[in-house]
Amino acid sequence: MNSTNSNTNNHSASTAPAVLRGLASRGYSITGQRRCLVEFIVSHSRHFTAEDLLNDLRDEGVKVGRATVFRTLDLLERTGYVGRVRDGERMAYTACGMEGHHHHLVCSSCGQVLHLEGCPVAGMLEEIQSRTGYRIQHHSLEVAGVCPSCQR
Amino acid sequence: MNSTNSNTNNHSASTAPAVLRGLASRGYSITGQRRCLVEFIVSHSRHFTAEDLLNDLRDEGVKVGRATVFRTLDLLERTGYVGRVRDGERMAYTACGMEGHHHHLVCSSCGQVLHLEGCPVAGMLEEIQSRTGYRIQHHSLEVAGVCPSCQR
DNA sequence: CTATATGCAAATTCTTTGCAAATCG
DNA sequence: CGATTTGCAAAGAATTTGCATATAG
Repeated sequence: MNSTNSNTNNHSASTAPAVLRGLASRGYSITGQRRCLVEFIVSHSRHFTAEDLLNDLRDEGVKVGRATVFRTLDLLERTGYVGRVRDGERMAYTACGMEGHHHHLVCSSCGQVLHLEGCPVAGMLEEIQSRTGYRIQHHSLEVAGVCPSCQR
Repeated sequence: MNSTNSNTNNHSASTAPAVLRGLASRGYSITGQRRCLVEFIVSHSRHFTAEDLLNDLRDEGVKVGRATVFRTLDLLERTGYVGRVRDGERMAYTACGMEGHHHHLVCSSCGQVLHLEGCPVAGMLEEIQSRTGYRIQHHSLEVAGVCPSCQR
């Protein structure tokens, strides 16, 4: 599924080599499993659970343990390469590029994730901060809908 | 609503009797446990987990089982009286009034929840909808920060 | 060669469920 | 009273951990 939309993209924001380089530069080893996990993650536009990832990798013939999947997802989340999205009952992961702040539009039918560039609430947060006295740290915006192909 | 702030409030948006009436009108029984749970929830401005709720109620001397807490939270979520917020690792609940759509500002230090009235992204969603072809269903915006008293 | 990462299986944590007893209306 | 709700304890998910082995650098 390739979109050529102006300021929306459903490509992963980073390539696998870029993510791997990023991990390496922070001192993490690039193991076979991490390579496979990262390649899988950046090439899939739908969100997934740890279990999905484990099963799909094993179906592809990758030899990997459950603990490694959890540990790697945790690592990738801490380093900012994946984020979590809540889709109804499921708590799933999705690739997030390193290009910083953005939001997600998730198809509630197929799980496709569109990364929305730009932040529509930045201005509002300024205002909230000065009005409430809270020191704003971060925020998340998740939008759920039905993608064009699932509407058919 | 007796909020002293212009468009932010940290009161629960409903009173316990109102919530109980709402449940009754939908055909649910008003049991002692539900009454206590609802009273507790609407009178607390911080978010909480099921476990927190169970422990706090038991500390108060309320006789309630764990299953009832989960079942009641589920009921209140389905009926729109509580919502879930993710605060870092914790997945917590917070009281939500029946006044419909709003967002949360959560203190990452003490868990205090401010309910933000109005929706800063409504316009943007229209635009996304027409540009992407997604049929937007719902969205959630969560803002995390440090409340004034935790800053001290 | 040494530190890091992995796999397994057991341990934890969180949540749900079956069913008899209690309670609401 | 009859239907709904509750509590318990057991079952089920989801995730984490300990430790011996394998691998990256």
